[in-house]
Parts: sequence; structure tokens; C-alpha cells
Amino acid sequence: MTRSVREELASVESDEQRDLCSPAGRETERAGAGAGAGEEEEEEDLLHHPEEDEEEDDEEDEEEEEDGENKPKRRGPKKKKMTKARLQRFKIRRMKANARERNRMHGLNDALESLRKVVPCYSKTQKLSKIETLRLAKNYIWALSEILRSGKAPDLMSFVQALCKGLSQPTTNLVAGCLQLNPRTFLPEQTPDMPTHLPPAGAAAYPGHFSYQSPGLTAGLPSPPYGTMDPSHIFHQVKGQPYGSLEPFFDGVLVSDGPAFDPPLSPPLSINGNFSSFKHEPTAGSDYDKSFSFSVHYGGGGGAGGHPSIYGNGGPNPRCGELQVEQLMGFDGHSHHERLMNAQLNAIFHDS
DNA sequence: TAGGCCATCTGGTCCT
DNA sequence: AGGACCAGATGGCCTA
Repeated sequence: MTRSVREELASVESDEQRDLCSPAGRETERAGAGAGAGEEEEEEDLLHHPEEDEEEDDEEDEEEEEDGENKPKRRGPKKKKMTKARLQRFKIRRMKANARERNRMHGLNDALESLRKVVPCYSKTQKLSKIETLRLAKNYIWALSEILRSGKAPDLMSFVQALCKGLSQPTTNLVAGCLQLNPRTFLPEQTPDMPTHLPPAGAAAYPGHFSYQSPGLTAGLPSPPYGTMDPSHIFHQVKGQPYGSLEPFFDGVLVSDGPAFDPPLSPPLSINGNFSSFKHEPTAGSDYDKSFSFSVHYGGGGGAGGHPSIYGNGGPNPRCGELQVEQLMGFDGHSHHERLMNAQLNAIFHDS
């Protein structure tokens, strides 16, 4: 091994060590038991390549010998012999490429994690899978676009239906858990005996409390702790953009009194209307095209420090007569939930 | 134990 | 030549 090759190899190896020390690198370590071991084996194989024993010097440009006269000439670039030096360079190149690929995937996963935090259902303990995160994000974007396009706010059921469209059952259950809803109340295929255009039984039966039914009623419902459906997600703001694209729609309603990135987490909103303008992709078995005509009031006093109206510790919203977001959060009590939400919001808004 | 999810490795392709 | 990106393969972990 030449000196330069040896140095480069050491450099790459130290890079990998750095990977192992980084947070993402711990994942590498976990999987390293599998793939990493395999890599070592392969490297061992490469190092003991049969051709290697034939040539010990650095002749790299020597062309591969033809196996025989009878064999047709191979097209394309001729393969070069794997000399020891070439083998080492190949190994180094491969290790570098692997490290880059790892970093790239870590970046991708970081971005996905950021996405998880801004879609409606976020939980550190019950992470959405990658594909479900993307699906939920797509639904979420679409639903918000519909709000902007139609100028009307959706009723909760329609909104949740839109969010859950195409999601797996467990994810749907998770979203339901976040909302403290029973998936049966908004999944048409799961409520054969209940017309989907009717208000959910839970809402009708418990006007002041959107109860979440026991997991036993819903196959595959994950165990607590669930994530939370943070209402601020619905009107999530982009860093540096006080109200993002929602500003025109909620112009005059939202209040900003903080620094550049200190958004009022729960703007005082009173939303009425239906989501009948929802247009869903044609999906087999999809029955989401029905229109609903509920109304949801998102009351709130706004301001720094959390969700005053949602938690009931701020200015009450007298306009909220039908269904308040706080009523959807059927946890034990405000203090507990507030802590939960604050922690989550901190994670969301101070993460990046 | 099968299936889902995930991280990683790897070789190919394209681009600079 | 080297980096970014991609898709396939592989093996580990977890859960029903």
C-alpha cells in the first residue's frame, strides 16, 4: 500500500468514526452490525482478489488479457486488472461514497423528521413511517389548499377525512388518537350503519367533549401515548413568514406581537363553512366525496405563551358555540395537556 | 414466523 | 474524476 493511499484510507475511516459519534451515526452503528460486517467481508474479499496475487506492483493501466481467441471482443471500456493499488483506491472510493450516501440519507431523514413535526399528527414516541408522513403531508397540503381556494374552513370531520385519505389503518387510528376521535366516526367504510354525511355519533352524543373511544373498538389502534393534533398545525406558520400563505385568508384576524419567529400559536379564528369543495382523487372504495356541513370554531386569544383559548386560560371566545378545539382535546386536564402541548410546540418551533 | 419498516451498501447514470 | 442521485439488494429490528 502506498503512503498516500494509506493516508486517504485513514482519513475515510476517521470520517466513519465521526459518523458513529454523531446522533445519526448511532443509527449507523446499529445497522453496522449487519451491513457493516458484510462490507468488511466484502473488503476482505476484494483484498484477496485472485488477480491481486499475480501483480504486486502499481501497474494500473495494463489492459485485461483476452481470455481466448474464440471469444468475441467485449464492447465498451476494457476492464482493467485489479491491482493492489487499484483495489485500494476502489475501496477508498467506495467507502467515501458510502459515507456520502449515509450523510445524504441522514439529511433526507432529517428533512422527513422536520416534516413529521409540521404535519398534524406528531409524536416522538409514535413516529409516523416515512411513507405515511409523506402521504399525510400531501393530504394536509391539499386540505389547506382547499381552504385557501374555497375561502371556507372545513368542518372537522371533513378535514380529518381529508387528512386520513389513503393512510393506513394504524396511521388513521393514530390521527384519530391525536384528535381524540374514534376512527369509526369519520371512516365511511368503517361505519356501514352510519351515513357519513351525518354528524358523528361522538359529536352528537357528547357535544362538550369529543371523546375517544377505547382502543378495543378499533382494531390496530396503537397504544398511548398518542401524538397530539396540534391545532396550530392547521394554521402553521412558516419561519420568517408571519402567516405564510394563510395570511390573505385570515387577514385581519391573526395577530402578531412577537419577534420574527414567535408566532401566535393559536390565532383567534372563527371558522364557519363546509368543505363541500373537496375534490378527492379517485380511490377505490373512497367515499370522501360527500359533503358535510358542520362548523368548527377555533377560538383563541392568541398571544405568546401558548394557546390561551385552547387551554381556556386566555381570553374566551364568545363566538365558539358549537365545537371548540379544546373540546377535542379530551385529556385529563388543561394543565397536563398544556404541558404536553407546550413541550410539543417548543419542539416544533424551536427545533429548526 | 411473516411482513413492515428501516439503514446501509452498491453499482449505474448523469452532471460538473 | 468525482459527486449527487437513484434503485435494488440485504440484513436487522419490531410487532401481530
